[in-house]
Formats: sequence, structure tokens, C-alpha cells
Amino acid sequence: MTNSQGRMEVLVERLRARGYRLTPQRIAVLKVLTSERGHPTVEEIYQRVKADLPTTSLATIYKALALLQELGEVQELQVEGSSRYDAWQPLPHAHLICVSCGRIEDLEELPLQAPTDEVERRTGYRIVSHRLDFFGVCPQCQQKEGKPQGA
Amino acid sequence: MTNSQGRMEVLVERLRARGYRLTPQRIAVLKVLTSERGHPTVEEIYQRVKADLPTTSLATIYKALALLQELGEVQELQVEGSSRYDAWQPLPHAHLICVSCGRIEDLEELPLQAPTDEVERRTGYRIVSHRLDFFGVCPQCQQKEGKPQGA
DNA sequence: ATTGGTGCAAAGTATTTGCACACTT
DNA sequence: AAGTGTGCAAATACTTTGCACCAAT
Repeated sequence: MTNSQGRMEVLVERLRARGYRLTPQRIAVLKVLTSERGHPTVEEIYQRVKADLPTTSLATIYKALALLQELGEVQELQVEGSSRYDAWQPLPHAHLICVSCGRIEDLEELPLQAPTDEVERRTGYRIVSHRLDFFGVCPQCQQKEGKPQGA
Repeated sequence: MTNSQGRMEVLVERLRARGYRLTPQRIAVLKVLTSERGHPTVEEIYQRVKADLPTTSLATIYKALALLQELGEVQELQVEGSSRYDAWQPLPHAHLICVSCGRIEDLEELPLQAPTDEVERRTGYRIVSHRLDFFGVCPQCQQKEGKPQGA
């Protein structure tokens, strides 16, 4: 699943299959979520949807996102400030978060199966998922830091 | 650092060393944070501090926690609902979160140095920290599930 | 005595909800 | 036509802030 088109179609199909209506607002939200590999905030999604559908309300964005979360098609990332949304890999995977500019990138799945098994053995928990975030400074922000006017 | 007394003393000493006043409210917050290995919410801290100092306000709790975070002595865990606070291991470490009752436990540090190095190599980010949370069902909640009245 | 800290209340964000109307199916 | 989804506005939840008074040093 590397292209937007594909993921978008999958999401549309799944909504339809479960009997949810395909409104212009929902389609617009899906487009924003799948148009790049970013992890937009609610506000960003809202602004971009409004560009197409100016009467759209923030509440509608929240409702659409809540629905997609229920269906397991997007993952909410609670971070500093407001949540960000990831419609690409609903399954657990690592994120790379720039502490300077706030961008969030996906990481290929790191092998956490072995640690997970060990945690289950050690603690008696039944582990259902995990979240792994790395915090750092992205290459672009490192460049800015290098320049005299930085920080 | 396994006992409350020790961690409490360290925190008191560090506040004093940096010139912050040791008010009864701050000491009460420290006591709550170090009295067990839990990860209380602001509201829980507030309720327990009020037991000793009934006039304490929620704003004071927030201010004390903000200070401790600035000093790097507590870690804020943004989770569903409100944040939880961990005064035990300011350095990155894994958490075990029960999705049923919400309890949060610490895990011994899992070896993430190698993955961290690889991520740096692969992405060009300068990684400064990470966050690893496992979500699961704790043994107690698994028992409750087993009983007929559960769920 | 100083000056930083507390407590109150108000303000600020982020998110959720109720309801009438519009639009998808 | 039927009934879900939208948009508005109000409500809720969490956290932060301003300021006068109090207390730790």
C-alpha cells in the first residue's frame, strides 16, 4: 500500500460495505488523510477540506475521524497539543517525531514481537498492541540549527 | 532507586539546590508521586494532596507538575483523557497500559539502543528519546473477563 | 523584608453533543 | 421517501493564566 489512490479506494469501499453513506465531506476527509504520508491534525484536515467544501464544520471532521477510528482504519496519535491522524497503517508501527517542527513520519515496522512475548511472559498481561515513538530532530531542522540565526 | 523515601529525598534536594521554595503543597505533590509506583492523573494527585491540605487548588498541582517537568524529574504521559505523571524514571522507558482499567506500570528498560542507532542511520534524524507503550489487559482484568457478569 | 508561591476565578484550547434541516441511498 | 449525516451552537473537559494575598527563605 504505497499509493494514495489505492488506500483511498480501500477506505471508500469499506465505508460503503458497512452501510455508511459516502458524503462529500467524508470523501474529502479521506482524500486529505491519504493524499500524503503525513499525519495531519484535525485543524489541518479541517482547513484542507474547507478549501473544497467551504461550509464544512469542524464537528463533521471530528465525527468522520471518530467513525474511521471505530472501524479501525485510522490511528489517533495523542501528542503535544492536539491529536494527529494516521490512515496508513492501522496496525502498530513506529513513528518518528521531530521535536522541533512537529512533523511525524512512519517507520518501517521494527521487530517488537520478541519483546512483546517476553513482556507477556514476565507480567501476565495479554498484550494487544503497542506504540513506539522516537523523538528527535529531523534533517531539515538540524540544518536550521546550524545557521547563525538559529536558536 | 526502589524506595519512595529515597526518590522523595532526591527530589526535595534538587528543588532546594536550584533555589525553589519547599512549600507544603510541593512536598505533598512529591509525596504522592513517590509514595507508590503508580502513574497518577492530575485529579488523583489533587484529591490526595487535598486530604492533607484541604485548601490546595488544582492550579497549584498543575504548576508544581510543570516545574518538575521542566527540571526533568517527572515524565508526563499523554494518554486517553488526561495526562498521567511518572516521577520514577525520567529517562525513556517502556510502559504497560491496561486498556481495561487504565492502570500504567513501568517496565524494565527494553534494549532499544540498537534500533535507535539504526533509525538515526536510516533517516538522518538525531534521536533524543523515545516512548514505548504496550497496551494490553492486566491479569486482574483478565480474571474479571472470565466471570459471567464480565463485559 | 523579599519575592516566589498559592488560591481563586476567568480565559483558553480541544473535543463532544443536541437538534433541525439537508442530502445520500 | 427514509433516515443518516451535516452544521450550528452550546456544552464539556482539561489546562493555563492574571492577580492579590500569603508565607518560605
